[in-house]
Amino acid sequence: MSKEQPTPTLQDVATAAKVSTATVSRCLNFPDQVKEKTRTKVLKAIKMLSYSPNFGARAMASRRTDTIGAIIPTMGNAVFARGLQAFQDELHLHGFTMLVASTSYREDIEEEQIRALVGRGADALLLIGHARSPEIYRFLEAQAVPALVTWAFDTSLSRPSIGFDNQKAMCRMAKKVIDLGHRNLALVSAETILNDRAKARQLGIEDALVAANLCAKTLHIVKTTYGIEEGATAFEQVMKAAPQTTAVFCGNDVLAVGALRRARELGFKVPQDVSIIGFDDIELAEIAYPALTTVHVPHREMGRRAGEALIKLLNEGTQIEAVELEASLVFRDTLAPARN
Amino acid sequence: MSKEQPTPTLQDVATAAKVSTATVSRCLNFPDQVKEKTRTKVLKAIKMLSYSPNFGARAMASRRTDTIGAIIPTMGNAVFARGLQAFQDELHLHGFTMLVASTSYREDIEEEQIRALVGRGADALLLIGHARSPEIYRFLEAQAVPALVTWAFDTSLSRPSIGFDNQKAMCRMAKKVIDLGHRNLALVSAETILNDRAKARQLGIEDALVAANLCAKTLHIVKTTYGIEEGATAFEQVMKAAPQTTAVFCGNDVLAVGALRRARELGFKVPQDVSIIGFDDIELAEIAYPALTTVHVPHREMGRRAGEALIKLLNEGTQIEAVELEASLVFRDTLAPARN
DNA sequence: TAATAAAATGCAAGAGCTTACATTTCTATT
DNA sequence: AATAGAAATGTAAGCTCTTGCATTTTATTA
Repeated sequence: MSKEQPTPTLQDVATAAKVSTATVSRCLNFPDQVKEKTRTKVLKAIKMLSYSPNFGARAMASRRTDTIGAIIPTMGNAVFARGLQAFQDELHLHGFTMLVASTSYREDIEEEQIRALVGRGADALLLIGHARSPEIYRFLEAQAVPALVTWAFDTSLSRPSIGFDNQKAMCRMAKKVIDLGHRNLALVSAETILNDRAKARQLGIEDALVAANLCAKTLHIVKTTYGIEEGATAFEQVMKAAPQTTAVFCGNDVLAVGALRRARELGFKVPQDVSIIGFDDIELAEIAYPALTTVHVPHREMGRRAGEALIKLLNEGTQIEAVELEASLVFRDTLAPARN
Repeated sequence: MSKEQPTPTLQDVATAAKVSTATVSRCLNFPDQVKEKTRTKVLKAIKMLSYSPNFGARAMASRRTDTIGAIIPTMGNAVFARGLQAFQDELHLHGFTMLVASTSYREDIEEEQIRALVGRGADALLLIGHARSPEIYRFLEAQAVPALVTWAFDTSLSRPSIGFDNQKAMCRMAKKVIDLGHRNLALVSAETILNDRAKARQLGIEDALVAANLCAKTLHIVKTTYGIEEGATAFEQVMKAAPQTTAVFCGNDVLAVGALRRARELGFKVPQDVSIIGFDDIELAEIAYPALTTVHVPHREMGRRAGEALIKLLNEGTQIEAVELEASLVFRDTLAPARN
């Protein structure tokens, strides 16, 4: 009632319940190792003091945190938000906690976040894509923090991944587009230097071009950052620089939706005049008008499986096995045979 | 090269650099308190060992974490994702870190998350809406963790909030709708027991009804959980139970987009046959076809201001001042005068 | 060059928890 | 009622940092 009391500690609880700190600790962590009567007493003290264990102290003493960190490019894109939700659900099921951080697609921020999460005691990390500096991989190794890559699948790397093959998926889509008579293709993409997924998607289209005996160089590429408005602007650039274009691929649905809107604003009929193809298959794709043809990314499945694998690794030491998931093609209304 | 080496500690760095742990610590926290030469030496040792400070230990020793927790209902809704992004940006600017947790609109999970974040050392918390048990507020008080409420504004509560008046905003929109001749209104809402924002929005419509000398009871309400599909189903229920309805308000844009889709599927012309009104003004609203009339929530501004206020409180002890922001009405294509 | 002030560094005491091991208290058995 | 063994509890060391205070080094001035 009198002196400014700081936040209650384990010791305070122990004193209040007239037991040792060890008992209180056990009460919290191994409830059935303590007698019913004692437990009640302790629980009452905890409630009375509004006590909450200090995570840092616990982590330090027990040398594990049951926490897994996830680092995604942005929460602004539903595809990551959803994947993460599935990941989180899986973790929660097994008593693990997820810590999220986002990077805005910036390598320096990603590195900072990886360090932050590791410092915070993440037992493992979920990463998107493979592309990052060797130094940071070395860091993770030194800290003995296992990392799992999703949103990509590449057996040529030693690092295990649970995801899909961006290149293959995009290639399949591009083949369909070419089959529909399109010869003048364009791609609105994110910068590919640090984004291996964007890069792979571009390569996928080029593969299809080559497979159809067309020149990969004919693919007109415009680079931009992700965003609806950015997609719109990029579309306009494409049509200005290469007016003969009949099909515009977009690095993701957000860009595609922007492109779609600008197309309409500029008087293009979609898909009669120009086809637009997205990637991800988020809600936006279905809601857009006309509904967007896109590549469906199995985000929930990826999130769930990633969670599963990481927990198994942490709990039982089972090495992570790479898993390739299928990215399916979703044909809706923005793709049609090439005009003329 | 021989023995299994655990993750490096401050001590290891100190040994490697042949200085005391105190110096290493200062090197990290107050670089200009240590001589250039020493610093270089230490930094090299840090890099060599891939050392990363243990956050828990640091927090415990220094008694502050420069971390702020944010608890939102879901990451699945862009309106929260965006608000959070702005909040995060503001924090980052001042060297603070954000920890996020989501509750799926469940009170028990929210409580769990609040305890988790506090345990993890959050110096302060960002909360959505006021409605939660007094016990949890007591807990926050006992732990001396300040909490700021956003997404709501209510001066009748002692707790400060930075947000907008959901009731007033929805009332303004409802008045417009009534002015357009609509008399048979319906509302597709989330459960209002633990969601004060949903409740306020409902009250707003009822206020408008009363102000127009209509009976508040005429508002046909269907409750559901948030989701596009749920919105669609709810719309169908509304039109089945109250076919004379000419305007359907939705608790948020996600529901509204679902309602819109089902309306079209059922052969209703929007807005000729029935008007549909959303809330939030997320991307989806603009992309939807027809574009959705909705209430614009100043999510970025809220996030930014909330971050600002919390940092000021933490850094300078400045008490948080309640701020009422404006939620504007966005008239697009799903609202028209009532038929007949 | 000696004396003094200022800057740099080191020492060691915590911060709040877990857990191996020691001790006490029960239960069951004879 | 005495005693072995199991169950419950207590003791205290240790997890990795920060920081007040003590000590050493460096710079400055006479």
